[in-house]
Order: sequence, then structure tokens, then C-alpha cells
Amino acid sequence: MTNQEIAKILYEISAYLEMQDVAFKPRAYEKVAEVVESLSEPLTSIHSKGGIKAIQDVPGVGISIAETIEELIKTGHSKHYEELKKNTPVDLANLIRVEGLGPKKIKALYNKLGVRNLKDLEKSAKAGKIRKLAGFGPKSEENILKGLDFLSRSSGRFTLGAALPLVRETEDRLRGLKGVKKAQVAGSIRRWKETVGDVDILVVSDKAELVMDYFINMPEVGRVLAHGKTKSAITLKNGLDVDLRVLPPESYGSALAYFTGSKAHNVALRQIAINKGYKLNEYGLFKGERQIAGKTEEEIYKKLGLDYVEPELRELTGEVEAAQEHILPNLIKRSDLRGDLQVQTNWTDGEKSIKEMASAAMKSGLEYIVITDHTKRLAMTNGLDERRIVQQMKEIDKVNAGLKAKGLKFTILKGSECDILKDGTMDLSDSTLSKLDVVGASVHSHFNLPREDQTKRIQKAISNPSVDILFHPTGRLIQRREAYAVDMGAIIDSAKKTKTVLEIDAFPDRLDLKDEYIRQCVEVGVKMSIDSDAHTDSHFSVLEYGVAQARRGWAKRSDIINAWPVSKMLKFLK
DNA sequence: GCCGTTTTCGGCCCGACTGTTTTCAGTCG
Repeated sequence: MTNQEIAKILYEISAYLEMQDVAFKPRAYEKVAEVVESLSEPLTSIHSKGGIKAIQDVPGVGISIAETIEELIKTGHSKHYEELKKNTPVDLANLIRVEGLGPKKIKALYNKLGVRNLKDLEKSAKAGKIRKLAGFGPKSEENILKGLDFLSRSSGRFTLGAALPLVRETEDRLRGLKGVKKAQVAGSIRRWKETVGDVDILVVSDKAELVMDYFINMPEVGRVLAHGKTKSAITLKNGLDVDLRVLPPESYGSALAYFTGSKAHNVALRQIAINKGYKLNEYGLFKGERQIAGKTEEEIYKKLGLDYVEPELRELTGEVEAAQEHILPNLIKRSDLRGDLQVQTNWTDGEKSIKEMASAAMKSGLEYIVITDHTKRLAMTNGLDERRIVQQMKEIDKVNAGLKAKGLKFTILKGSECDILKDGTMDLSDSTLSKLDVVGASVHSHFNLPREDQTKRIQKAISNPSVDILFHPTGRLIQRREAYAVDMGAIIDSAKKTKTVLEIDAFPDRLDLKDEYIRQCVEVGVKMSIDSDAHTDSHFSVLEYGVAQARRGWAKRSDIINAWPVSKMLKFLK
């Protein structure tokens, strides 16, 4: 059972208890569900290492919830959960997704109208039965129908790459409004989470109503969910939910912290505030009635005795303790990147020439790139064979000479994105690979091998003395293709032994390595590269996603080899 | 159900908005 599946059941238990008016327990289950969701290690592995005792070490988990989790891991079932479900046999997981419906209303709908699932709900709403219930009215009935309609069309979460450009544009337009002093996106986008459920934007303005009016009337708005003086919420036509808050300047920092989250991180901050005799909310840090911080995030962390925590780290995975002990890492920045180790050209499936890609990389502030076109196994990309790659090496020499003649300090290195064949051997001969500056190895076929075989295949490839980097190590495409089955713990171990670099592919639908693997690499000392995987000249812009992902994995400049000068980087490679 | 640098008992984060009410419960984040 995955952490996500366990979290889902804990959320449901919480909702069932809430339904029955049980006090405090719902919050206890919900808290644990939130923690479990963002845990970097699978509960199954925590359990297999340390048993139920180790489960109890997860924050918020006591005897009772630990037993439920252990039961789920061992049997896939929970008696407690099934008992609750038997008492109120409703499709809680789906009903609760309807905007405006919570446990209490679902209970009333079940008790009075026998609503068990979305279908029943739609029937009752359409028959006009819901408006007659106590506590409901015509408006709630209408909202339920709207919510159902939205659910049937909604695609759920967005990739960060799809949401961020839209959000930046909205931010810019809000900044341009009269009376607006600041506009800043918070929420999971500010933490650079790879997918986005909804968007939170904060605005400092003394003309709140004007801002709200503008916001709910933007042309891309599909539906207005709430419209108040300080808070409004909309759904865009493409299904993305956006919340807007207008704040006074003295609360900007506390609101930014509050709405940036994560929720678990905030709860931890709040607890520290309480322990110090303060109160922390979105309006500031208070001692009694007096605000003692709130204008900036920095002063809030400082007053709580913490070092400033970068948004990418605020997932309650040890950053609060590290901030207390003043041992937070100095995270890598976009400006630290000097090179890009995966770039394709029109020799295979890229759009631009070697020269054009080099010039775009220079404009992006880089000092070197590695040309890594595909190899012959990927016939559909016109992959290079031994003969053509030798030609390409000559071409690179020529372009480098041209750059030097112009007095430009930029280096184009010779490389390859060489296919890993089914048996773990490489698509180009060792003698060819050994002539290249940088060899990347990639899996592009046989995604469905059994986990053990896939792991061995990749281990064999990276033990090749010419292979420097494993490109997009797990092959996932966010929301489109699962990672292939592979034991990443074993791959990271092998990378350490063979001195192989693991890539963080920065393309926003890959972000492969994901954050938790990056953190494992940092912990054991496996070096990584942040590469654009550029297929055209505009693609160097995706490097910022890769840097953010690296930061989410606690990576420093010393962990990322293309943040090093080219000579040091080359010396490090095999 | 969980937790403890006042506590092993007695507290639990908290404010905005909506739709129903006529002072508030439910939902959301």
C-alpha cells in the first residue's frame, strides 16, 4: 500500500468521524493523513525496518492510528474503517469532492434523502428535493448541480509547467492595477511543487474592492466561487482554481507565510509560537493584542528563533528542526548554473543547429553546453550511428573555433544521449563513447521489464566506464506516464559506487529525479546535474524548474556538477 | 486520538465566506 492510499483512508476515517459528530478525533486523523501524504519514505519501508514502533515515530501518530496503519500495510484492510463505512454506506470519497459538501451535509443528505453517491445526489438535486431540507435552500441545490457539472469536466491537478505561466501573467496584470503595491503568488506554486491543485495570490492594496472587481471579471474566469471584501475565489475556464486575498501591508509577510504553506509546516510554526506565548495567524505574530512581527516572513522566522526557511523546503520534512539548529543548507540557485549537460540539435530530433543552441545557451547566462543527440536505436529521431557522431564531433570543433575567433568564452562539449539497450549494453561502441567528453545514458524502450530486471539493466549501463550520467533516471512523465518499475535505492547505491551522476531533467513534465530521490542523493553524496533536455532554443528557460526541484531536494551548489566550472566538471567525470 | 520546557489530564489553529438563518453552522484553506 502506498502512502497516498493510506492517507486517503485516513482522510475518509476523519470524515466519517466528523459525520458522527465525534469531537477532536477527526482532526487527529486528518493531521496524520496530511503528514503521511508528504512523507518522503514509504510507510511500508518504515514499517519493515522498525515495525509499529517506527510508525509511531511519525508525528501525530499514536498507538491507535499506528495500529490502523499497520493493519493496512499487513492486510490491505482496516476493521475500524470498514465498520464506519458500514454504518454510513456512502461514497464519501467522491461526494466530498463536490464543492460545498462536507461530512455534515453529506450525512443530512443520506439520512433524509438516502443519497449514497454522486448519481443519487444529482437525481435529488434535479428533482428539487434538496432545497426543501432544513439547512439547505435553492442556492445550495443550484451549487450542488454546478459542483457536479464541474467535477465531471475537471481534470484535477495541473502540472506546474502548465499553471505557472498563466499565474505569472495574472500576477503581472494585478500588479499593474491602480492602488496595488504588491502581488505575489503563494501556495504550492511558490513552493514549486510539481503539480498544482489550486493557486493562491496575495495582493497588498488600499483599494481592495477595485482589485476584487477586476479579478472576478477577468476574461478567463469560468466561475466565481466566492466574492468578498478580502477574499475571492474563482475557477478559470480551463478548470484551475484561483484564490485571491487582499491584505494590509503590515500583514503581508505573515499572510505570505500562511498561504505559502505547507499546511503541516504552518502548524509547526504556530505550535512554536504558542510555546513561546505568542499567537501566529495570517495577520501577524502577536503577543497578546500587540503585533510583534508580520510585515515580512523573515522577521516572523527570526522572532520564532528560526533561520529563514526557503519556500521550497516548507514541507515539514526536517526543515523546522534544521532552522532551529541553524543548519539549513545553502540551496543551489539558478544563477549558480554554468552549463547544461543535455541539449539536442537538428542532427536528431531537436529543432535548431549546434550553433543556434550554443548562442541561446549563452544568452541564458551559461558558459558551456554538451551536445547530446540521440543514438541509432531511436530510429524515429534519426539517431546518430558511429559514423555520424564522428562527423558531429568535427562540426563541434568547427563551431568552437568560430566562437573563439569572435573572442567568445563559451565551450561546446561533445556528448551523447546514448540508448541503454534491453540487456544493459550501450547503443554505441565503447571505443566511440570513449572519444566523447560527456556520455549520458537513457532508457527509451522496454519500460515494462520486471523491477528486478530493469534495475539490473540500468546498473549494468552505469557501470560502463564511459557512462558519466544517467539521464531522466525513472522515465516518468508527470500525469501521463508512471515511472518504470525500478529500485531507485539500489540505483543510487550503484551510482555512488561507480561515480555516476544522476540527472535532474528540468523539463516540467519530467522533473526526473523527483525531490525525494534528490534528497537521498544529497544525503549519500551522489552528484547530480540539472539539465534542460532542450530541443529548441527557447527551452533553456526550463532550467528554473530543475533548479527548484533540486532545491526541494535540499541540493547545494556542490551537489550539482554543472554548477561547477567546466574544467572541474570534466575532471570529475569518469 | 494525540500530546506535554507550565500539563499524564485537559486541552486541541483559526479566520473568511456562504447560505441559511435572525445569531449561526458548515465548509474551506
